Amino acid sequence: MAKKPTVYDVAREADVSIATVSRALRTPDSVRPRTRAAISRAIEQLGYVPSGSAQSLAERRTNTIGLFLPNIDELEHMSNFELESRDEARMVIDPPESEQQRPDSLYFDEVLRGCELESWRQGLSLMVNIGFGRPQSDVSRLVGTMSGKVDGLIILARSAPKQVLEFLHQRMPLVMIANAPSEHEEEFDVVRVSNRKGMSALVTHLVEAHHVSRLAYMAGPDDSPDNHKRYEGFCEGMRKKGLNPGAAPIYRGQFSQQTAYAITQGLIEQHALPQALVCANDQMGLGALHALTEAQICVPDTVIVTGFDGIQETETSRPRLTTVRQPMIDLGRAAVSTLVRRLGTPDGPPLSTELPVSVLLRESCEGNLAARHPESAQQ
Amino acid sequence: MAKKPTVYDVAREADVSIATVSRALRTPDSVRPRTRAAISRAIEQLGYVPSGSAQSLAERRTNTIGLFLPNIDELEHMSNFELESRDEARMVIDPPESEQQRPDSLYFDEVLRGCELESWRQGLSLMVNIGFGRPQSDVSRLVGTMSGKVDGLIILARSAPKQVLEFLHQRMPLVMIANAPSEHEEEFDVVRVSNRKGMSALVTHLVEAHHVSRLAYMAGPDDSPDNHKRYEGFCEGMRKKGLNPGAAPIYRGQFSQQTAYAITQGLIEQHALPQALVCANDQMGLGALHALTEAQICVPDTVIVTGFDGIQETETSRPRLTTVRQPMIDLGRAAVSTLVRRLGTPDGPPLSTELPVSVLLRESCEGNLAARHPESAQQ
DNA sequence: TTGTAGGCGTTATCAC
DNA sequence: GTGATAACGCCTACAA
Repeated sequence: MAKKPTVYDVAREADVSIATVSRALRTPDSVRPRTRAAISRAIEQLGYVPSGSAQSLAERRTNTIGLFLPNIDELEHMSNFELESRDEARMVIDPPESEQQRPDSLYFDEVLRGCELESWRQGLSLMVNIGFGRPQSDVSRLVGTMSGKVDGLIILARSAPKQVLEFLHQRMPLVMIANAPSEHEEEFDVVRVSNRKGMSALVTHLVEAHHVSRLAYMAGPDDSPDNHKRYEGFCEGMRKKGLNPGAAPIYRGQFSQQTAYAITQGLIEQHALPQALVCANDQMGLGALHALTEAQICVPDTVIVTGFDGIQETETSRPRLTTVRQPMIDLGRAAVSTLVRRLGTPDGPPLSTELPVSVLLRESCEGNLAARHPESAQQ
Repeated sequence: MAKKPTVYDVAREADVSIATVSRALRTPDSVRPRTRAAISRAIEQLGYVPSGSAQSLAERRTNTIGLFLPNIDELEHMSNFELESRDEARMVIDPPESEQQRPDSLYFDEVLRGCELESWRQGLSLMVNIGFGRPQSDVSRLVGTMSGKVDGLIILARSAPKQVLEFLHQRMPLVMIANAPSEHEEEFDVVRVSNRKGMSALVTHLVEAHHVSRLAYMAGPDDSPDNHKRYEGFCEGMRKKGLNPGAAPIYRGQFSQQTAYAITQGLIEQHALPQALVCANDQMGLGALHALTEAQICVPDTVIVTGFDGIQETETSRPRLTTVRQPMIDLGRAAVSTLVRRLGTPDGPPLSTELPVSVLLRESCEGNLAARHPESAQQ
């Protein structure tokens, strides 16, 4: 790896001053074509690339934004890692998992892609950090590691403790991506998704198009704002159609397949199934689906099941799960847009954007779609 | 956002010189406790954070590494994005997809997490860039955007055209993450996974434990090195058990559920099913599974089906798909480790690491595992 | 133990 | 148009 050439090298090679080199790069029109050509040649020849650090220092900004993703449990219990080549494949008898795995991994991935896409379009670099399951003491290290290198931060809800957010917010612009409105609404710029409206639209559709009146809500954890908003939407949808949401039973599914599966089994045994089982997330929808399928109960003819989020598995389950898809990629893009806008006007009022969700009507509520759209019938 | 304080501000506040401030931060032991305390106080009070750019410039390194992920088609056809709040949920009748969606999205996600985890442990920042579906002209912009800001790069196979790799490689250390050995093996540092051994172990197991002799291979695209290596493993496994791999039929499944589904349907109609259908990836395994399940053909009693990769859906299919799991997180970690080592010894010979895979034996070949492991029977 | 001063590679403001 | 030259914020010999 040869030592990296600098402007000085280029200047010497092209027989001009460093100022001219810099100009040729940033404002090409302000330099005579002949000299410009000479400089280009020199750059090409030396393989010169400007030093980002020096540029950032001089420009007083890094043109880089930071993205915080939440940690996932899996990583916390990760052993130390040693570089070594082992030589065989391991054989593992792999019993059914009892634990829910990387539950919203896909979200992060899509948000990341959205952020990267938009960053790229804006000519910015993206620095990523997986938040804290890490000890609190690491906060300071984080600050040193990351916050000195970016112009602003995008933070997925729950990736960092509040105290850290506030510290960071003092130093630089900060955009939150929150599924549900947060208490920080007044404080930070926020991008979020309309959980309530999505669930409301879904429930309205169920009542309207499928004439169900006995609905049940399979809830997530009590402390989840998402769950709350979705329940609100559930109630709103029912009310809108003249039904009494108070009459609809609520089951506590903890956002996991397992609990939903167990609960649904219970309902089956007690012949207590509703006409539509509205789940607060996809995991639970899938769990319910499995229980019903195993019991040979027809979905959607006997019971309609719906989820929320739009994870990949809802596409591959049989029947495919009706769900409400969150526009994760757009969330990322919106966050970057917001941050860029904020960087332009550091002192404006908080920016808040709510993105619409898409209710995806599929077989778990509509019946055979392939038959209805023969041209797109696959599999 | 107040103007950011610098060492000078801290120095003045603590009534010392900037050199002492710097020392207090980097080599605390070399400064008297009293002064150190004063400096800490000043830092705290001013909310000082060192400028990453300035540090990098002075230290002559950024302590940042870059990660290139491959693009996914979805993003290429992405419309321009405008920040706006729309107010309703969209209702979409969502027919079965004909296109394979974000096929290996999960991999990238996990590799990313591995990279981030290890970067963090090493005190490095991670900058990510989603490679090129982008026009070739953007290469130059990429270089300006990213390569000036990092000490080295980690590149997932196929995220950038060869020409770009070579350009980048001239400027800085570069580690490839490749599933299969690549032609760059001699040139770059590489981290990869033992496709061949994994498949070989799987096939050996099938023959040994399940006494199958009529196997078939469902292949991926011809131009996929992964596919080749896996086929090699398939042959090796058969040979090892005294079977003639040449006798095993090969079907071209193109790595997609749809083609595998169609092919399997064909086999069913022609009563040409093998005893074990060994697929080159999970998507195809799942497609085959769907076709068989729909035809009421029992897996694994009548036909064994296996996949490769270990994507999430293999956990939720019924029966769950036996597969070979790639250690994606460790790939990421190994890549960072390798890069760090390389940064330490710029001129050593190419580093090459092969990580072992895990053969996950599940219901699609073993039958009822829950029955065999009652303690872990869930769902 | 602490301070002084030169350098890191750019950008940008002046003159020329 | 082009060329000196002073920032930019930090690190690190070298001196004291």
